[in-house]
Amino acid sequence: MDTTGNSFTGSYSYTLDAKGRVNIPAKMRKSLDPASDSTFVATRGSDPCIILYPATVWKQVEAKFIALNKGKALNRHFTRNFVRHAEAVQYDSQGRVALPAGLIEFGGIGKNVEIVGMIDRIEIWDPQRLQEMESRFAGREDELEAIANEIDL
Amino acid sequence: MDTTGNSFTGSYSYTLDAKGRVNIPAKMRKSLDPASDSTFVATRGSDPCIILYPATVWKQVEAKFIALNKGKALNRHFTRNFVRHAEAVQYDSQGRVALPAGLIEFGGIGKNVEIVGMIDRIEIWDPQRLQEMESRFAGREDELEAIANEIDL
DNA sequence: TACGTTTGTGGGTAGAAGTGGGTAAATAAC
DNA sequence: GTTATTTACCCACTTCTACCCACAAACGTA
Repeated sequence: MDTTGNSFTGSYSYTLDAKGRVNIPAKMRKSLDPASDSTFVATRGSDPCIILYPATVWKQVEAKFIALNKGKALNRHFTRNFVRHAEAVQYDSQGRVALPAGLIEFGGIGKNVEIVGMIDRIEIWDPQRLQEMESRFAGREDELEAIANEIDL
Repeated sequence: MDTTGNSFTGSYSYTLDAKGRVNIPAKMRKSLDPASDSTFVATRGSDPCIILYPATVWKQVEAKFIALNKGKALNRHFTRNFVRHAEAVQYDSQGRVALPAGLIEFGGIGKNVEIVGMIDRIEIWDPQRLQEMESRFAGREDELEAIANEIDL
């Protein structure tokens, strides 16, 4: 999907402050394409976390929804349920974004967060949930190896 | 996979210093393509070691992950589990990279390291682990010969 | 063999990054 | 229109990282 040049990697353990702000790691800020103008669109992940799409990547996500036939009720529902939780956030001069309260709640986020690079997007996790997520896939290493084989990694 | 011109060979016994830095051997630095700008992406190997991909090679690795359909949970997990341990590192004017603490731990690295050229990537091993790894494949020389046959070496 | 250059190792510190908080400005509520 | 609440902007401090220096050992050349 991505042709915007973003390249987010790594995992950072930061804190959510009393004002609902979290720091975007400096390396990720440097990775963000200039056209996004320090701006992400924050929304719910398909997994129980918050996703930050760079503004430029979000344009591509939007295009996919636009291309969905909205005459079908299920498509409208899918679109509505994805887009209504989305909100643009811009990081300030200290590199922090203020996360919408609804997303903080959806992500089950307390004081500690794990910020995970996913190449063309960023995920913000409650550390405990991330660990549970990893545990859920334990025992499926052969399936993971099949994917590694498939993409010749 | 690689068409970036990198060509890392050899094995070097160096040290990891108190600040978590390790020297990239001079010959390997000379082998690194200029477009990588002295930068690798360090991440977990499939084997218990650290891998350094040249930045240019990492772009190709990324492209494979981007091409994976992220609508599937298993693909998301696969991507997350690979990419969240990855981090760009740039060697300084003395040729050293600072390795992320998480990777040092994953690789079981103490004071001594073995730096191994793997053509388009570099592996950083705890010497004892590398030895154990070699021992694991002892006795399978006929299988190795079959591979040599297959690629007409 | 002698000497100059390059390489690997150890360490100090200036500058960058993350965290916590105050308040002016903008927005919402009455 | 006024008041209350929220958001955006700014500051200060602590910790971590990037940059620089020095030196010994190894290597290459005359």
